[in-house]
Amino acid sequence: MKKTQYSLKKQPLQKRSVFLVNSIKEAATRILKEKGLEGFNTNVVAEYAGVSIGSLYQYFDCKETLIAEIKREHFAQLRGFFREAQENLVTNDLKELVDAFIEASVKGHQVDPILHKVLSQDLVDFGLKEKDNPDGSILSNVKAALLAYQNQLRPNLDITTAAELVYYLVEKTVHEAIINEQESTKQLAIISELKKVVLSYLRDD
Amino acid sequence: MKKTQYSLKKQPLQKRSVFLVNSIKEAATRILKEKGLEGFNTNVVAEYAGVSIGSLYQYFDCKETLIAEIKREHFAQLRGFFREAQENLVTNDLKELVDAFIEASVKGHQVDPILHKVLSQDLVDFGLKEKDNPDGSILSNVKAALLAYQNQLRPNLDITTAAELVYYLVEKTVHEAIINEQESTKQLAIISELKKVVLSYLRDD
Amino acid sequence: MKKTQYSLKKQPLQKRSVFLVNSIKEAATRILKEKGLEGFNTNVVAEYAGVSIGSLYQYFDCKETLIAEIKREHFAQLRGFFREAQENLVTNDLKELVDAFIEASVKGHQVDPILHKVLSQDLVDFGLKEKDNPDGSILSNVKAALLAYQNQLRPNLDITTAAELVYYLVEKTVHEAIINEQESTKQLAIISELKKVVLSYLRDD
Amino acid sequence: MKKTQYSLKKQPLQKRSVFLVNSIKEAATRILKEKGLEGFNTNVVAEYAGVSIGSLYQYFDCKETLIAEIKREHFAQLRGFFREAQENLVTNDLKELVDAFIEASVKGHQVDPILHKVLSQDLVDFGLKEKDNPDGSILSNVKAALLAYQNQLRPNLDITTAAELVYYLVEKTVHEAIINEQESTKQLAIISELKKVVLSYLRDD
DNA sequence: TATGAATGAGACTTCATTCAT
DNA sequence: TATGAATGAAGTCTCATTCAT
Repeated sequence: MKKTQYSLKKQPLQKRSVFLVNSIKEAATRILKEKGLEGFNTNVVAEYAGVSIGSLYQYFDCKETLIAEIKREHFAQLRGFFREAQENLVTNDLKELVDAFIEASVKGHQVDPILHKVLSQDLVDFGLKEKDNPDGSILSNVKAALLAYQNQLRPNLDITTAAELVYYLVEKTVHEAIINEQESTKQLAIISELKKVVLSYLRDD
Repeated sequence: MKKTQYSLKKQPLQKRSVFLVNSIKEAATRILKEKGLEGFNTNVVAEYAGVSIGSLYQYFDCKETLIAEIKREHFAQLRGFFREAQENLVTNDLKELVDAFIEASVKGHQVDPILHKVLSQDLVDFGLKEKDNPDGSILSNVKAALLAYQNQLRPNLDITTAAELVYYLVEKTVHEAIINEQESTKQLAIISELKKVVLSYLRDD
Repeated sequence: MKKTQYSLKKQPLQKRSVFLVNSIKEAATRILKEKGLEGFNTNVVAEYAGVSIGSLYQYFDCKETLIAEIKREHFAQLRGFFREAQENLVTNDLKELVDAFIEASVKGHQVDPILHKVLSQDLVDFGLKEKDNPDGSILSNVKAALLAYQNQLRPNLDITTAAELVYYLVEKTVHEAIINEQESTKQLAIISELKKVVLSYLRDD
Repeated sequence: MKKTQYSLKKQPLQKRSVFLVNSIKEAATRILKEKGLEGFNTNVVAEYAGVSIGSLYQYFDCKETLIAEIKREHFAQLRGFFREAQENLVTNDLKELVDAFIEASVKGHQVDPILHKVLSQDLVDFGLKEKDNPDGSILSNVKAALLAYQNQLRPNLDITTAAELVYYLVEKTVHEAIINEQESTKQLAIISELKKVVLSYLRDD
C-alpha cells in the first residue's frame, strides 16, 4: 500500500508481543539480506519468523511499514555511533575529530554491510520522520562539528559545502570500501588514506 | 527468471528488428525513470513501445535481460566519456588529468541522473560480462593513468589503493552532488572542491 | 457461519452483561449505518463497543446472529407502531384505519431510514422465527384489520389479495419516498396521495 | 477497489474475446443468483466460467466492474420493455397505457426475479452513467407519458408527484408480488388489482 | 515472424473465530 | 468470565511468460 507515513499499527507492550515483533523484524532482516528487496514478501517473512501472516499484519499494516521499521532502526544505530564518537573526544584537535568521525562510519558500515546496502536503496524513505532521516541528521552533525572547529579549518572554507562534501566522501567511500574489498588490509589502507584526504582538505596543509 | 547471464536471445539484424529492439529499450528506459524498478513490467514496456509483448520476448528472454541491456549501454557510455577525456589531454600535468577525469564523471552523471540512480541499484549486476563491468573497467583505467603519472604523485603512495580511493571519491561524490543538490552553483562548488581534494591527496601538497 | 437459526448463545441476565450486549448492538448498528454490510466486521464492532472480541463471541455465536438480532429488534419496533396505531383508533371509519396504518409505516421508516435500508437487504432472513418475521406479522395484521372493516370495503374484494397488495403498496412506497425524497414537502405529498390511492382502492369510490 | 466509474478495461472485439466476456458474465450472473453478493468472488466466477482468473481481469478491472456490467445490462433490458410497450400502444386510452406499463414491469421482473432482487441491492450504483440509471430513466419515461395523457388525468394532479408515486407503486408491488408469491394465480390477481389501483388513482373515478 | 489473448503462480491483505492466559 | 493475541483460510489482483493463430 502506497502511503506517506509508515509506522507501527500498535506498539508491542507485553513481553510476548515484543518477542513476536522482534521475530518478525529479524526474519525480515534476514530475508532482506539473503534475497534482497525482490525476494522479500510478507508470506516468507511470516514463515521464517514462525508466525502467522495475520500476526504480522497485527503490527505492521503493510509490507512497506515493515521495511521502513527496519530501516529506521538500522540508521538510528548508525547515528548513535556518531553521537558516541563525538562524546568520547578527549582533545579538541581537528585530526581527532576526523578520525573519530570516520571510525564511526566504519563501525556503522561493519554492523551489517549487506543489510546496509539493501536499505540504502531508494524505497521507503517516506516513513522516516524528519529527525529520523539518517542522512539529514548526520549531515547536520557534521556541519555543527565543523563550526565548532572553525579556527582549525583553512580560511575561506565554505562550511556548508565542506560539510556536504566531507559527508559524501566519508559515507560513500567507506561504504564502497567495506562492500567491495574482501581483504581487510585493503579496507584499512583505504580508510587510512581517507582520513588523510579529509584532514588535508579541511586544513589545506 | 534468475540466471547468471543476461544477454539478448538474438542480435537484431534487419533494419526492422533493430528499430523494434530500440523502441523497446527506449520505452523500458522511460519507465525505469518514471516509475522505478517497482513500476517496471514487461507488459507496460511493450505497450509504451507500441510493440507486442510477444515481440519483446523474441529478443529479450526475460525481464532481467532487458534491464541488463539498458544498464550495459548506459555504463558503456560513461566509460566512453573517460576514454575520450584521456585521449583529449594536451599536457601531462596531473592537475589536467584529475580535472578531466572528474569532468568526465560529471558529464556521465548528467546524461541522465535519474536513470543512473535507478541503474546503480543492486539488481541485475550478473549479466554484465567481466569486461563490461562499468566499475571494473573505469577503475583499471584510473590505475593505469596514475601509473603513467607516477612521477607527479607523492612518494610512497600505494597506487592500487589510491586508484580505488580516488575512484570512489569521485564517482560517489559526483553522484550525490548531482542527485541531491538542486542548485547548480552548489553542485559546481562541490565539484570544484572535489578537484582540490583529489589533487592534494595525490600530490600531498 | 451459515446456519438456519441465528439466536443469542445465552441471554444476558446480570446488569453487567445486559450493558455489554447493548453496547455491542449499538456499535453494530452504528457500523451498519455508517459503513453498510460491506464495512461490517466483528473486530470493528467490538472495538467501537469498547468490548473485547472474545466477549462479543460470548453472546453472539457468529456475525450473522448479531445482525439478525439487530434486524429482529428493528422490525419489532415497527410492528409496535402498527399495533399502537390500531389500538388508538377512535372511530371505526375505514379512512381512519388507512391513515393510521400509513402513518405508522411512515413513523417506522423515519426511526432510522438508513438502518432500515441496510436491514431490508436480503441477508440473514433466516434467523427470524416465524412470528418475528416482520412482513409476515404485519401482513396478518393488515388482513385481520380488513376483515374487521369488511362492511366498508367494496364488494367482491378478495381480502387476502387486497391485504397483500395494500401492504406492498404502503410499505414500499413509503420506503422509497423516505429514502429517495430529500424535500419533506415532496415526501408529504407522496404520502398524502398514497392515502388516497389505498382508500379509493379499498372502497372503490 | 473503490471507484466512481466502473467500466470495461477494453471492449471485446474478436469473436473469441466476446465469447470469453460472455462466459464470464454468465458465470457471474449464475453465482449472483445462486449465492448472492456474499458468495460472489472473482475466483469462483473464473472457475465457473472455465476461464483463468487473469483473463477475467483482462476485461474487468475489478470485481465491482463485473457486477456493474451485469447490473447495467439487466436494467437496460428492463428499460427496453418499457420502450417497446409505449411504442406498441394502439389507442390513446389511459387504461391501455397503464396496463401496458404494468405488463412491461411484470415482463421485466419475470426475466430473472432472483437476479433482479440481488441487483436491486444498493451496491455498485456508481458506474451507471446517468442515462443508464434504471430508475432515473424509467421514471422520466413515466412522467413524459403522463404529460402526454394529461387530458385523461384527474384535474389538479401534480404530475411530478404522481409519476413518482405511480413508479414506486408499480415497480415495488410487482417486484414483491413476483418474488414472494409462488402461485401464479395469486400473482395475476395482485397484478390485476394493481392496474385498477393505478388507473383509479390517476383518473380519480 | 508478429501478435496479443490467455495463463496461473503467487503476492498482499482481511477478518471470522479460537483459545491460552 | 473477560481478554485480545494469534490464526489461517480465503479473496483480490498483478505480471512474467507462453502459445495458438
